[in-house]
Amino acid sequence: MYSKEILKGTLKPIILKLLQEQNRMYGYEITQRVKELTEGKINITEGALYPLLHKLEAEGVVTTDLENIGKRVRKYYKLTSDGSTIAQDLVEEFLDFMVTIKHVLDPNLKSGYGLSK
Amino acid sequence: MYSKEILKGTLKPIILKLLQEQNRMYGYEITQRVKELTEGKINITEGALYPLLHKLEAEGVVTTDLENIGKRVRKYYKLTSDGSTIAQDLVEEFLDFMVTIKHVLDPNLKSGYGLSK
DNA sequence: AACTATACATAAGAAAATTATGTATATTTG
DNA sequence: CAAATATACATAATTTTCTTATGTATAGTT
Repeated sequence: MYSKEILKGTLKPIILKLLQEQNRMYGYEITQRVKELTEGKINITEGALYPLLHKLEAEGVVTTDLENIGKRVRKYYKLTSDGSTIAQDLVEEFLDFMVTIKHVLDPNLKSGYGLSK
Repeated sequence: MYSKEILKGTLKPIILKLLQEQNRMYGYEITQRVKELTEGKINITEGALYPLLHKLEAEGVVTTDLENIGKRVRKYYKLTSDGSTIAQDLVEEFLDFMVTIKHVLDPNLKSGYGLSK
């Protein structure tokens, strides 16, 4: 696990990226998928996840539908068509940002392809 | 310029990395250096920078000394030896984190060296 | 039967940034 | 040479985003 402050600002791109790929996901599923993909290095907390999902719904980025699993209810989220554009843009911006910040934190790797300079 | 929320959590690693390289820098210099290195894509705001520098000083990560430039005063910051270790660790952690999050946002680039899989 | 996992939700508080404002000197430009 | 911009610090109010804690309830495992 990383120190807390390092995760800041990454939750939204992560969620939108996963929804882009999977089309339809519920909250708990998102937490598990991220844990899988990062080998346990990133654990999304519920207190961060659910409020953000609610906000994204309020903003029209995602829509929800409920599904009954036995006596429990799952809330599935999927991107709206607006949300799809927003997701694409934000993920792109984030990846671009990571290249940019590498120029500061790791200036030897100019292009990301090694010793090309 | 990136959307505001994307910069979150990156300021501290940036500052510590620069201090690691330059040994001694003042606040305004840091903002300009980051602008240079990122071709204007990252602009550190003063309201974020100065309070963080003050906090780092209070924590013993950096020390300061004042220098008179004409009638103006510059406040130079440098890493303490503790700060040096902290800087190293945080920058490493951040770079590791970026690799991890790429597994989520850009799963085709497993290793960062292209089509190695 | 007790513990862990699944599945949602919210509330209080902390942390980190934005935005706005303030002060003052130095340099450039029209 | 006056005005605008750049240099250089600082802080306060507010917002955003996350942590930590708590709550409820069903399902599966030991």
